[in-house]
Parts: sequence; structure tokens; C-alpha cells
Amino acid sequence: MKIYNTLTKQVEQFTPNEEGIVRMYTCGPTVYHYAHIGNLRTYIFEDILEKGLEYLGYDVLRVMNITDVGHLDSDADTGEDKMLKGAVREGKTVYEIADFYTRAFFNDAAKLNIRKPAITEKATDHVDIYIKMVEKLLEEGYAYKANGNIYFDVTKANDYYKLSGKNPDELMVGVRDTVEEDKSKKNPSDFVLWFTKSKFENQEMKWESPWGVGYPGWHIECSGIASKFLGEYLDIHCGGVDNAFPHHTNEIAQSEAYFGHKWCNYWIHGEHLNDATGKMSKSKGEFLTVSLLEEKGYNPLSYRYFCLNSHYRNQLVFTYEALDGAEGAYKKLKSKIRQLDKTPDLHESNLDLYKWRFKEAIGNDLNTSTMLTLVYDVLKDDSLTDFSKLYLIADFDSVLSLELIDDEPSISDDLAEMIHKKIEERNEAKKNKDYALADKIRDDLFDQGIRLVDTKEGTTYEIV
RNA sequence: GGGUCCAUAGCCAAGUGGUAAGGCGUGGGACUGCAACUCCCUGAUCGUUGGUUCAAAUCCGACUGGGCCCUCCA
Repeated sequence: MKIYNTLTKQVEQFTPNEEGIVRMYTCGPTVYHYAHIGNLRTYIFEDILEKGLEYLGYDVLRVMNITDVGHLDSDADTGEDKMLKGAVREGKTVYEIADFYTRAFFNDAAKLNIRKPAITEKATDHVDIYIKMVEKLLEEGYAYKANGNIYFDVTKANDYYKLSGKNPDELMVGVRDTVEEDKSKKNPSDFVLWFTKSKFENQEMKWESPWGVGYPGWHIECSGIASKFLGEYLDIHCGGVDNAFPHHTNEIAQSEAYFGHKWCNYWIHGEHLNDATGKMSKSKGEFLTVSLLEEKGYNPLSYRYFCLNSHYRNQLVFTYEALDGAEGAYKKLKSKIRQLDKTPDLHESNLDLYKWRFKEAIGNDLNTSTMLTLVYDVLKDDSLTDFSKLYLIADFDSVLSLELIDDEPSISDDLAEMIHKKIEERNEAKKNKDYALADKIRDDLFDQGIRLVDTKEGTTYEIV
């Protein structure tokens, strides 16, 4: 498999540390509000990556964190603590907020057929490991105490800027003027490992530490949880592009300082979903959630299809027009598959060829667009029996997760009988050339989600 | 200011040196009482401009236009 590595800025051959096993860490959500569909795009990409690796025969050990420790609000960057802000907004404790939005996140993810990682861990459950790491970093001189907080000294890190490609002299530190700089830091880029001085009132989440009561810095959570559950060598670390700097840069610095060796070989970042004006955010424009799409009548999986038709490293602009297109295509595709004859009749010819091509698409830097094209190619291939087509599409769907093959929508006997009666009535009306009545019957049924299909052999129906 | 990514038909997009996959939409046709469904047909020389090469959408340079990052946003 070939995949783009942010660390080397090129597509490279993927080779895990241990043959056949992939240790993969993915940054999870900050649970202070609902996730918008842009956030979810990254999780769709990670889901495809995990399932794609499995399709290629790897055992994937995947860990994801839940960031339930407070962080600065960044959408508006008013310097408010996000968790606290959520709590104040809803009159709940920060723990209640975190719990509520964690459930909401997995709920939304499930609607998009994003499989929940085998191991998902809350940041607040692992303060012990953060403290252990910070202690060692202090002992070894990578970190220092200043103004009550523990900072990581970036000049001690080995090639601190290797992931981001940034030049320390050119960084516009504190480019957001609302962010307060702690003047006691040795270097402007030094980041916090442990806070004992909270800038926020009512900081609810606090823990004892050798340096006083406080809470962990953002970056140490991921390093801590990753090492606790995956050991000291990672194969893949994922996240949204915005995390490359500073979050992942800092993770590398602290983890490699802590372990004393290279930590993770492949850094893979998903691009953003933008709206017409640029990056989507929770405080700007329409707050697009999965629930909102559902309210507007969209199938969440149409959004998944929309994402898969694009590439994870391309920015994608969301418009309803584009989503309409995706939904139309998705429905049509499912409808075509539904018409396939399910009579068992498997022909081995070409099966392996298609599977091989599918693997090639996965191995081509996760080319989901080509994966979808293969579904269409299979449908059009006259040398395949319907049953073979269904077999291949089901096989591909283990990665795509678009529910391409679903059972016939079952309807009650009463409803079936009602429909048959209506069809009879319509036939009668047609015979009498009462087309107004015939069309009304047809339209009424359609409004109930039942589409009459007229064929030479008579009229049948479809649930739409 | 620095970094980074991107630029293929109305839209999404494949293409990784040998003369442009696929999907949606549009238009036309078949089917139909009219439709829906389905089926058939239908479009681009690849942002601009130099260069490398027998050959470039594909490699290199410049330019133009966008997005993102630069201290806690996926």
C-alpha cells in the first residue's frame, strides 16, 4: 500500500513496524458541542483507512481519544475554555457536557457508518500517564517550570519543525491577538505540558500533581493515551490537517523526547470540508450537523458517498447542490443493485481481477473515487452473473460501508394489500380512460414513498 | 511575512511520460395515455506561460487564482 506521509511530504510505501499489524492512533473529538459534518469528514477518511488496511489483510489496532479536558475556544478564539463555555451555555457540569456530546458524537458517526474504534479513551481517565511523562521530561531536561506551569523546551527537541516545515524565525507567534503569551517561557514556541495556573474561573477539572493542583496540556493527552494502549512505536497517526501544527508537532517532540527514539512513522492528515467562504466552523455560517441533514430529508449515507467520491487530501466544498447530486447518485446506485438477481450463481472468472483492482485503489493513497468507480464497473460487466456482482459489491462494501446491499424494505401485509388494491383501482381507471383518477392514485402513493413501476407485464411497486 | 496544499467539461472526479475513466446534471431518443423507473446517445486538449523530451494533463521554472496553517479548530 502506498500512502501520503506528511512527515516526508510524499506518497510512500507503507510498511508497519510489525509484519501484518498496524498500530494506528487517531485524534478524537473535543466534546463540547455537536460535531459538524466537516469534523466528521476526517472520521470517514480514518474509517476508510482502517477498513482498507483490513481489506489488505492487516490487523489494525486502533485507538482514539476523547478530549474531555477543557481547551481554549478556537472558533472565535475569545480565550474562553470550550468545555466551560459549553457548560455555562447549558447549565450543566463540564462532565455532563462531555458525556452528552461524546454520545452525540458516536451517534452521528454511526449514522455515517463510521465504526467506533475498538479502543476509545477519555483524556480525563489517564492523568496518571501524563504526570509520569511530564516527570520524566523534567528529569531529562526537556521540560522546565515557569510561572507555575510546566513547559516543553522546543529547542531541546530533535528537529522540532520537521512535520510542519515551518521556520522558527518566520512564525508569527501569537498571531491571534486574543491569545495571551506567557512571558516567562524560554522560547515563544514552548508549549504547556501541565497547567497549575488556570486562566479560567471555575475550572472544574483538576488533579493533584507533583507541581500542584492543575490539569494537563492538550498535546500530552494524545501522546499519553497512544503510548499507554499502543506501546512506544506507532505506525500511523491521523487527524485533520489543522492538527499537523502545532498539535502533532508537539506530540512528536514530547513523545520522542520521552521515548528517546523515533515514535511514529506515518502521519496522515485529512483535508477539510469547506463552505463557499472557506473553512467550516461552528461559529460561522450554518452549523451543519448530521441531524440537520436528516431534518432536511437527506440520508446521512449520501454525505458519506459525497465524501468518498472525493479524495481525503483534497479540500471539498460543501453545497446543497453538490449534496443533492451525491444523494441522487447514491439512490440510483442502490436501486440498480437492488434489481440484481439474487439466485446463487457464482462464477469465479474475473472475481480476483476486480478484487485486485480494488486493492490497488486502496493502495493508491486511498483512492476512494476509484473504489466507487469499480462498483460501477462491476455493474456494467456482462461477463459477470448478477450473483457474482452482488458478491463483489458486498465485498467492496466492507470498506465503503455504504449499505450498497440491503434487504428488500419489508412492508406489512396490510400495506401490501392496500397497495394492490390501489393498483387495481388505477388499472380500472386507466381502462375507463379516467387518467385524472389514475394519476391521483399514483401521486398519492408516491407521496407515501411508494413508486408504481409500470412494465409490460403489469404494474409493480418500489419503496423509495 | 513564512510555510503548505490545490487548479482536468455545469458539478464531483480518475489519470503518476505515450494522444483524456467513472458518476451527477444537461440535451436528444426508446418505453408510457402522460409520466416515473429503466435503457441508448450526448460534452473537455487538462488555469496561463516558458522549458525538458521523439512524446506532457502528467517532469522542471515563472506567473495567475484559490484554500489552509503559523499555540491549543477535524
